[in-house]
Amino acid sequence: MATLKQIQYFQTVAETQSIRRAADRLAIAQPTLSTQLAALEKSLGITLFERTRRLTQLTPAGRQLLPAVKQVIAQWHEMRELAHTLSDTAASTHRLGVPPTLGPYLLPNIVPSIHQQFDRLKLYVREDPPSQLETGVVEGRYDLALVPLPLRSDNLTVDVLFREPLMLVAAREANLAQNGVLREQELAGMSILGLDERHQLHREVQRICERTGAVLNRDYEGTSLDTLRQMVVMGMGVAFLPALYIRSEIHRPEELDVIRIEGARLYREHALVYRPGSPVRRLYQDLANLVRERMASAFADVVTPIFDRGG
Amino acid sequence: MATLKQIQYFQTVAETQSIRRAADRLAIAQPTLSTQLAALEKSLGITLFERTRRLTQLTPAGRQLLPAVKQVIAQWHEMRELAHTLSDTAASTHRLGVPPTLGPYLLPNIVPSIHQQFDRLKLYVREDPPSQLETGVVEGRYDLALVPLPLRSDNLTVDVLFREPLMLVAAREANLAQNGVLREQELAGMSILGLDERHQLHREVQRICERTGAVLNRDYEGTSLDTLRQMVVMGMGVAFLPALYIRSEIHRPEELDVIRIEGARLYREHALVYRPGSPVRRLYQDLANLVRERMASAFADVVTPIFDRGG
DNA sequence: TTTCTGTTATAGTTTTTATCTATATAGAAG
DNA sequence: CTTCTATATAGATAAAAACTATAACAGAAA
Repeated sequence: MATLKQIQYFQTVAETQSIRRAADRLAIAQPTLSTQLAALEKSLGITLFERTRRLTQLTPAGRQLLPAVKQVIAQWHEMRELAHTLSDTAASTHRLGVPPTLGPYLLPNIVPSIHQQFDRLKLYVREDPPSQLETGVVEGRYDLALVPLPLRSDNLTVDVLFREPLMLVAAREANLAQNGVLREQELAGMSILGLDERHQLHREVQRICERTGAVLNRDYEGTSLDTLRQMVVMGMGVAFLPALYIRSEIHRPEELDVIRIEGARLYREHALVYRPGSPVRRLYQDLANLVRERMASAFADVVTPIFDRGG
Repeated sequence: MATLKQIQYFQTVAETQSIRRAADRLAIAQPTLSTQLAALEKSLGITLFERTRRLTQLTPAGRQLLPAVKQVIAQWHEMRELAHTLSDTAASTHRLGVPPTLGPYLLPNIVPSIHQQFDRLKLYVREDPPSQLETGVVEGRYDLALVPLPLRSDNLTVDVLFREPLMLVAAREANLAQNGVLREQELAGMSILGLDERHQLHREVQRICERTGAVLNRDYEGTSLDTLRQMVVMGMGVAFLPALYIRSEIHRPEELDVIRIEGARLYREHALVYRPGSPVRRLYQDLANLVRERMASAFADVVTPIFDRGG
């Protein structure tokens, strides 16, 4: 069937112009080479060499086949080289899924660290709603994903990363809080703007409202954190926004008040998930740790890394 | 060592996302496939697949290796296709050597016939002095050659093709012959222009001169048949020119007289030579016959085909 | 839970193929 | 004519790829 070995033999004989010398160079016995060469010729239906005692040289057909043979061998070497590069697990491109309410505000802060520690690892990042991320990982469209807890699926490995507070944001002129703090009770009856229900954050805010007695305004819903912020700026109401978003995108204190709610457990938790069977789960654990450490060192005032749960 | 079979297996498993189904499609037993896959992974140092009961999918590294693997297989198929084309012996390119005093005047007349009969055969034609042609064939730089007889080497197969008269050519005004014929004796003492001694024709003319008593003028020698003709036209003397050259290149009777020498055996003989061991000698014999037949049918008045000697 | 089903992995065996050694054969050189 | 050297062939051996049977295991169904 024309094996790689055979065509390598072919090339060597063509180069050395001698079965004997080729056998030496290939470190095999001469009869082996003769036999394999004959087998190759038979399977190709071509006489490749004109054999004489003094020298064994290519036939016209063999001469023309040689470049094609070299191509095959070259491609094969290329493949093996690539395999060698990839044999370092951290040298591949991994498909990372992120939710739209976290990815853009977290990744810019951690990707440089990742490239620093795993210099040949590449991330192919795509945004999707968390539910899509989960099924995406399960079904193999993603290799790993950042998702908010709790998970729907139970057949994924979960490395909990950190806890991110949700802060109440209000227009400056509303003058809602004196010193940036409100007590939980004061939320009761308050009208809260949220994202539309395709976002996970919608349900998180809904849960908070139910617990605190605030009212989720469903007449106007934002389609992204940015539009939600705009709605607040325009005085349409107040909203809960994630701390990393605030840290990343809100730079004009004259526009908005960021208010901490005293006593309330207002936060969401993020995890890194991947299939339990993934042969590179070790790498993903390392990545999870890298994220936690980066959060601890540079964002301790914003988020709370979680080192002990999950994974 | 990563065989072609193995990488084909790899590709099939990647496509079917299942070892079971891939084994079916490849018509091999499933354990065989599992084992070979494991062997491939080991030899590449990469885990290619994430195996679960429900589906077997590529790892990030495997996903990136796949295109390279497909390339190898594609190149391999290309090579086999080329081999199939070449398996028709008459579909290759054969290196034909010709002497400068014959090739340009013979080939235009026979190449069309060759392409007619062997429509996929290609000839790579190069000119060389006959001695170079002979060693060229022996040493494999040529596959076959047209050469004048006699040969120096005795380890070549010789298919004698035809006999080509040498005609005496003189300037018109010299008025050497009444009716285009001279008797051999009349050559005695005549000064003959020839080619320089690197050409085989030099020796042939020299031999004729010795036999007939003509004198070979070595003060001025031509470097090609065309310069020799020019020398004759300019009145520097007379010369022996091959009949095919005359037929091909001399079209102005007002310039030159072409004179046949009565009684003298003034000719040269051409043969097709190739290595006795050539696997396509049968094809070369066919080519030789084709040349003879073409000469017989279209140049019977100029040359004499030789069907029985040699070969 | 337990059982059933479908998938991959492992064990052991058989068959095939690649390789070896020894030798035949034949052209080239002395 | 003999010797040298290269390739081809024969027969034996070792390596591999293939098979069958079965284990292990996860997910679905009972």
